[in-house]
Amino acid sequence: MALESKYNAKSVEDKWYGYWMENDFFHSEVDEREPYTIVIPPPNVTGVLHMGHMLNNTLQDVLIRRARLKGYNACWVPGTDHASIATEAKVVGKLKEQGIQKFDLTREQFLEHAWEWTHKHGGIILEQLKKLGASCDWERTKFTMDNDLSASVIKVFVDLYRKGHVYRGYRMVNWDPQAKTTLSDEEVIYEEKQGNLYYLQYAIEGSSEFVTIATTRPETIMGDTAVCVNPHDERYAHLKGKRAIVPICNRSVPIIVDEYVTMDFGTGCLKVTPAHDENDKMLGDKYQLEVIDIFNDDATLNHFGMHYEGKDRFAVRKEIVKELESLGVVTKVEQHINKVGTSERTGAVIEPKLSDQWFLSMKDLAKPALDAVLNKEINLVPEKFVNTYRHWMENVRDWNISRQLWWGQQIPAYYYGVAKDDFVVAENASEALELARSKSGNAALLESDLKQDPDVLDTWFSSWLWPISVFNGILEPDNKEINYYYPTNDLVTAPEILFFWVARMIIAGYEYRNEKPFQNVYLTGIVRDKQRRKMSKSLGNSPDPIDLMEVYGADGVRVGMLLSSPAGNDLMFDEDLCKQGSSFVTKIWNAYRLIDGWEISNSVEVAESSKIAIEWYQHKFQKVLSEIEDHYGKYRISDALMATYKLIWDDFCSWFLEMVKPAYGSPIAQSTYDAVIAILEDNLKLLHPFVPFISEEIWQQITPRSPKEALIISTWPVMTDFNEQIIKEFDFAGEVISGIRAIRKDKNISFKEEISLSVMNAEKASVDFDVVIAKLGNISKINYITEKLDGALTFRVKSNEYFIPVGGAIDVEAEIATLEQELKYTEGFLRSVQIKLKNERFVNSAPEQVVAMERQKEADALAKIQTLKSSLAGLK
RNA sequence: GGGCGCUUAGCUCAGCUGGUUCAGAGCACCUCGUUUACACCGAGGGGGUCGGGGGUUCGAACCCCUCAGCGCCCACCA
Repeated sequence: MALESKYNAKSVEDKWYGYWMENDFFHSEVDEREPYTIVIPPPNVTGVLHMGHMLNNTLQDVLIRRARLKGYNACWVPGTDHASIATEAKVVGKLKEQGIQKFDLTREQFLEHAWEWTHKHGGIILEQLKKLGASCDWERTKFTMDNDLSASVIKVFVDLYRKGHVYRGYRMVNWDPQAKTTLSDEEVIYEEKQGNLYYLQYAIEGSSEFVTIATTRPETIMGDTAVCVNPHDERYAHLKGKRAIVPICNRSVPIIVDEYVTMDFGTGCLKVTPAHDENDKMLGDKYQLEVIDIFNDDATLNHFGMHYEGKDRFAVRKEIVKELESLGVVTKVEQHINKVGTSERTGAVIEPKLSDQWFLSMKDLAKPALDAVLNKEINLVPEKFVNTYRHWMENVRDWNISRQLWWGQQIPAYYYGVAKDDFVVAENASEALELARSKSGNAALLESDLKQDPDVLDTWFSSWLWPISVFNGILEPDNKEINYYYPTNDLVTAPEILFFWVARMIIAGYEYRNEKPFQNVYLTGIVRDKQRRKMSKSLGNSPDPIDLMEVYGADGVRVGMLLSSPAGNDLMFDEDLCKQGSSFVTKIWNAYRLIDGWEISNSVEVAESSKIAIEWYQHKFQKVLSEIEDHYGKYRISDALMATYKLIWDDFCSWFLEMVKPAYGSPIAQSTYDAVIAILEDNLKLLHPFVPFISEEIWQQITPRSPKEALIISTWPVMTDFNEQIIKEFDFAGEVISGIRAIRKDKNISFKEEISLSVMNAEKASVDFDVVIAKLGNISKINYITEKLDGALTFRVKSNEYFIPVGGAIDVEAEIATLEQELKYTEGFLRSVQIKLKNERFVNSAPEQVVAMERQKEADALAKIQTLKSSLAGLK
């Protein structure tokens, strides 16, 4: 049956993905083979596939498919993350549309809604990954709130608490007033915003004097509990020990002195608001200042805000400035750019806020994780991220792990009294009760007397266990799966989450397995558009990967993504690359159509050109294979793809197939055909990680195969030695063919017209490429001559001179001009080489091979000049 | 403010510790071509004083200094 002339990506992709699934090829079980493991960076459970995922997961699939072909027990664990704040925000938003406020619901009711949402939207993204061909072991799909994973999180929390790494502290934290929760430092993004610096006069108590402070946040003045100047600032020396009056609320506050204040910023005089600024808090602690929190949880002002109570902080900023102006205390307003912290998830401006939170002390935990990267037990690719990593780990700060949310693992701390320390930490309520009874000395305590901490844990507090918990390595630390699959091999993720996730996984790995979680971390770039803008939903500049796959096919989009994505460099995505990808797929298809269309015969003799072609291609294939292996070894996936691309397109299609192609209407010898198929099969193996679908399709078209013989589980080509000489000689033959084609083109000689070729004083190559030259140049006969041929067009390759006799007159003038130009160029080249060689210092200090190479160049140039000169002499 | 990185053809990038290739690739571009897989093609071609300046060296895209531009990460200057 004839092949379809047009490749139908859609149906082929669905067919083979289904086939792979049916035959369980993605599934891995512990066995005697060496494992190769990747855990997916779990996307948000309710997320949809974007270009970043597309890049990321294509890379993982390439790695896992190649490992599978190389005979490893390849296991790619998929799953999703509950993304506590992001998901909760979505659920809250959805409820709001229905007119329901979160706090109208009980915790249980809310969680029901959240689970419903999760079940409805969760898994969409995993289905999308299947479209791109991701060969994940779907039977192992995990979710960070699966029972066992949540239990792992709780166990770890309790354990870290008992080891003294987790503590409860009253500290300045990042408050997201929209989500009404704290955030870790990593979840805060600083943005430069144009704001104002307001200069405000505070009266000096018991005098008619004023002192002027500068602030960007006039709305916080009701929280002021001091004014501070630098002790060396002579301007304010006389104010020491006096008090100032805060306008509007007319509070009397002390004027304190501290080195912290910069004299040349603003007025050199600072208002101190310990409740709403970390540095002010530091001053407050140092000088025992009163702490006045003026905000509600949603960043509206509370009763301390007096007549501004209930109004939002930004509205108050505008209004209070007006009031202050009317009081005549605003002396100046200047433009000022300041860094404003915003929430990574909600975008709300962060409010520094003092509160009781749970923290993980990081310093001790971080140490082994830092060393592992510095001594290359774990490789970061590209290496430049090692510096960034070190800097962060050396300055790591304690991690705020509690969130005032409901969606997540509830903190297993149980309060039994009103005092600060009246709590216990335990894995479950009954254990907690026991502990509480003994800690309080009150044996009459009941379970109903215990109140569990309402907060949940930061999402990353579950994801940091991912490489361990997906194999149940926390609850059962000695199970055979974790012992087999862990440590995993490669992690492919975005540099943005190097600290959020990667660093913390390494920390958890050493703490809970005493071993690294992965060998290599491949950090991808950020996908940007042509204008270098980050692709984002809000900009609307991100194409939907699913749409792209509809148009270009999954294979095409995979190639498109990988064509320009060196590790760690941002990727300027351009849809044209997908077009290039799908062209490549079509090219492969057409090459197969050609082969498939040949008539095979047992009685026909093997063409000499085919023998040579097969021998040459085997060497060339090996050479490229060694390059490809080298690229993979360095995680240069796009280079590995490009090497494969050129091997297939140029060497296989343009050269090899043209050489073995039988004459029109003639059959091909059976043995030649078999060799071509063997070569094609090796090509398909190299192609498979990049274009899994079409490679499997052709593999299965070649001959009927049993499931055991599927390409996806076949074997990667074995590297062998290759003969560089043959490859070089073929390149030479290629140049001769190009010379012939150039003359044909120049003189308008149709390719159909057979011509003859003579070569003067040529040395025979070790492989006789003449038949190839004859076939691809449509040459009737190649003559070896010792005298130059008159009435012929000429060209030169190295020092060989070639003649093509043509009917009709030769444009002697043009020939002379060409030759003279070539001569001039070669002489110039010779001169530069000779200057080098005459330089004693060069000859003495340069390595031997370099000098030898220069001498070779000199000899070649001299020979070529000789040839050119004699040709010119003949023409003149 | 501190740290890291980048600047090579129109575009996206290679170019490993200075010397096999008088600077490479893919795409784009130009010319020609319906040769029996493929115009998602074939053949051929143009295009770069390697960001500017200085230095070290027999020799520099590569090392050093400096200037300019860009990007990223970290950081409590109101």
